Amino acid sequence: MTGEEISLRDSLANPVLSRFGHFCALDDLGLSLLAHPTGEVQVRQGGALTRTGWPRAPRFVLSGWAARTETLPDGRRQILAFYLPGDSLEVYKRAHPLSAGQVVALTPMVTMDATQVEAAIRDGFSPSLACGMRVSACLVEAHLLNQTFRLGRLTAYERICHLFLEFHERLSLTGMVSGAAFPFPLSQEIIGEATAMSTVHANRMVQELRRDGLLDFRGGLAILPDLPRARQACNFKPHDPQRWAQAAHDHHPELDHQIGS
Amino acid sequence: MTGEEISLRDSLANPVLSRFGHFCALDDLGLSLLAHPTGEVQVRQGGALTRTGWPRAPRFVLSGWAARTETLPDGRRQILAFYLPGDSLEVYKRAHPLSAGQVVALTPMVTMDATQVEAAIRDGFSPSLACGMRVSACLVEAHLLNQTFRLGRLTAYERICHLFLEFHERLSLTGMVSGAAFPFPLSQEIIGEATAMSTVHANRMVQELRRDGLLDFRGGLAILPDLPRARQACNFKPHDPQRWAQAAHDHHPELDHQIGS
DNA sequence: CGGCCAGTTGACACCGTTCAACCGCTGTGG
DNA sequence: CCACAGCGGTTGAACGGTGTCAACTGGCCG
Repeated sequence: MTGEEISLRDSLANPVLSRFGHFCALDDLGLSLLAHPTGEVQVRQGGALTRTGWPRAPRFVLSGWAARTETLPDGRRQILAFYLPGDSLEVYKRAHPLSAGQVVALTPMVTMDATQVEAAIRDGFSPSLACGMRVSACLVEAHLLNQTFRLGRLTAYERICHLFLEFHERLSLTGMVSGAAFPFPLSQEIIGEATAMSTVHANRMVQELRRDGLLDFRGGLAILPDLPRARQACNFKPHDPQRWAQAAHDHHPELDHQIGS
Repeated sequence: MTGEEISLRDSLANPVLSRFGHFCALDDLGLSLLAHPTGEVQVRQGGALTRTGWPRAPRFVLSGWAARTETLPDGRRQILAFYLPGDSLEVYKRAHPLSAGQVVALTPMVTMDATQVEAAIRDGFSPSLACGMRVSACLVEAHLLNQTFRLGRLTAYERICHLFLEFHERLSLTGMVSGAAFPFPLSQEIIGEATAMSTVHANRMVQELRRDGLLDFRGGLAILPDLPRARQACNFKPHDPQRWAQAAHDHHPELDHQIGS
């Protein structure tokens, strides 16, 4: 069985494999580690994926959505970041910030163990995994900054539009987007907690976006009928991971065989 | 000359050395690389520290303040993150996100080259530098999440208070805090761009904080007269890097000699 | 049938923006 | 020495985006 066959067969079912395929050309070790998930664990909706002050083993998300949340004593809750299929948790981050909230499952989830992947990167056994992980980390940081930008300088209308464009971009990497549509399992209340507005106002903005033909979601499915117009409406700048990887290689090829912070 | 003598003598003048000293016990190589800055470069106020799409060499900030900013076509500008003395720029992040804005100097700055530090970590020559860099990266991420939390779920009053407590915490690592006071070279306009409010409103909130005896700043100096009360007023959770480093070591000692993403 | 949850709508209050004017200091040039 | 410009900070008034509260709808499921 060739690597390509593995990739073609499993990529639809394995978001991690699909995601890394966008970041690097996987070598045999990388391919076999990602294509055959081990240590699969199911997490029920509302369950915690981290314990504060108690580092867990590194994992990849195979299915389901999670969020890093911070809650105030008076009940205010903010979603700081989302974890979608294909994303990593705690990989090389096990001295994690105690105050950065906790990660909770927003839907039922399945995760896989990433201990061997982390070890293969650390010990230099898979340069391609290392390269992919580095690009992945940059993309994660870009999406963290996206969230800050949204909350800081976009209107409520723009924030929701921008957030859904980010979902679209991230799910595209996992092969979960077909045309303008992708599975979307979250409620408007969650949208409100992520975009820092009340549920009522989130609802009004969603309706407005529907009226403008930029966004629709219902029944677990989201649709972005006009990506270019949506991007323009909220100043969304799409990312191109392949171009990053290439640029990084052109300027600093010595990093290709290493993993960095 | 012993390592301790170097540390004592230079830590006041060298924020990088002081910062790493809080994260790990530096070995000789680490100590000598940090204590004797090379490739110092001055940047004038308003100058750029990154060029979009063109990765630069890794650097540490020796003096001055910078910010990562994102600007919209209509002129709205948001500060996404601050870079203070002791912070690193582009270390292991050279496949950097193209859309994450640009880093500009808010004051005149001096930076030092970090190429050798990065190389020493990559090649495994300085376990303590690697450990320190990993803790540092976690703290950077924590402060990114801090900013998201501020913009999302705090009131204008709380946002400013929270931001100054973060400044205090970060500058404490560099030995630039004396008692309740630390040097603060930014205008209220910059505060507004960081906390997502108009200059006028930033001014009103600062006055209110002054009246409440929580914060004062003028003439390039900021004072937080009552840290505990300020922390309570905005739900600020202080970080303890030493405890992180210890916790990470306790649970995953195998990481101590490596650098991770 | 009845309860529950997500979504929807309307009325009203309030936080924060906007615009405009003014203050006080500093540096500069006549 | 004074005039003046420029910048950061301060103040007031009016506007508007968003939160809050409350009620209601419709679908799903026991």
